[in-house]
Amino acid sequence: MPELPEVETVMQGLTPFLSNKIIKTVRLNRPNLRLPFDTNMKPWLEGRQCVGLRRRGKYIWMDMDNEKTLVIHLGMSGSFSINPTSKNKHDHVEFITQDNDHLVYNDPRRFGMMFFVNTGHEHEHPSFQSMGVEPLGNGFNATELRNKLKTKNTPIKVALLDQSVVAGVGNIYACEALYLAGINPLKPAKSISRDRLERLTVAIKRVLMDAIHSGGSTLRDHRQTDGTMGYFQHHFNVYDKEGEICPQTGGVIKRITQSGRSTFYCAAKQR
DNA sequence: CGGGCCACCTGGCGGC
DNA sequence: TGCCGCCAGGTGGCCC
Repeated sequence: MPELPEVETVMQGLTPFLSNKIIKTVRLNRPNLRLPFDTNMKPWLEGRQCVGLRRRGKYIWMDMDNEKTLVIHLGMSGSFSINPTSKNKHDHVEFITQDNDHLVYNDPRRFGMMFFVNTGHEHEHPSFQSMGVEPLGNGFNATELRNKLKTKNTPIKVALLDQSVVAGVGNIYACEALYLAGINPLKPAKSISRDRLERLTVAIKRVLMDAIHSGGSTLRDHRQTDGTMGYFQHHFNVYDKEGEICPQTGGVIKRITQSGRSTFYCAAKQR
């Protein structure tokens, strides 16, 4: 699930439990997720203080006081629970803090990742060196997007999933933003007018912000119940709505496949 | 380099 | 009830 808004929500949820806290113990319940854990993972974290959390695209950066930054990616099915009351299948990593809080990473499909970069050198890592701008930052606007798309023949929906175009947009929010902007997902990226790219940047910012706000409230609710973060319900206009009626046009929401991924859209609204 | 395809994994769901 | 195929919010390697 986790796209930018979910990752942001998870980071915000972890921050009060990790920021400026010493990590007492790290438990690794298996040798790897998608990648093997660094052989220094425990020594680089245990007994060290976390000095803060950051987010870049769909990645969480956990800065330690030893110039090491633990990079966390949730993959498709990763989530964190805070002080869960029971052990669960696929609990792969556990951080125990000075306050005895247990932060448990669960990931059934194990597409997630945890690896280290040297703090201050994050951008040298292959995962980040070609990553596009943050869509909620100042650098994201129609001019920037146009520069990234002006040579791309690929459909705009596929281009939005390219993390070097813009960081953190995934399958749900690409569909939702194109719906809001009224752009057909099949349209070649470079053929989209300046005005429509302007609308698209506004739509991307809006769907991401709305989801973060919605996730924030859900996170507070969840913390009162099972402490799980990383999955929250949100209202979508088109995603997973194949066959339903578009409230704006009365048209039927279609599902197509692009680059092996489902795209949902209203052909009447999105031209 | 750009773009398409596939693998990586487990689990849920619908059809038979 | 059980089996089977298909699908899932991501990334990256390999191919042309």
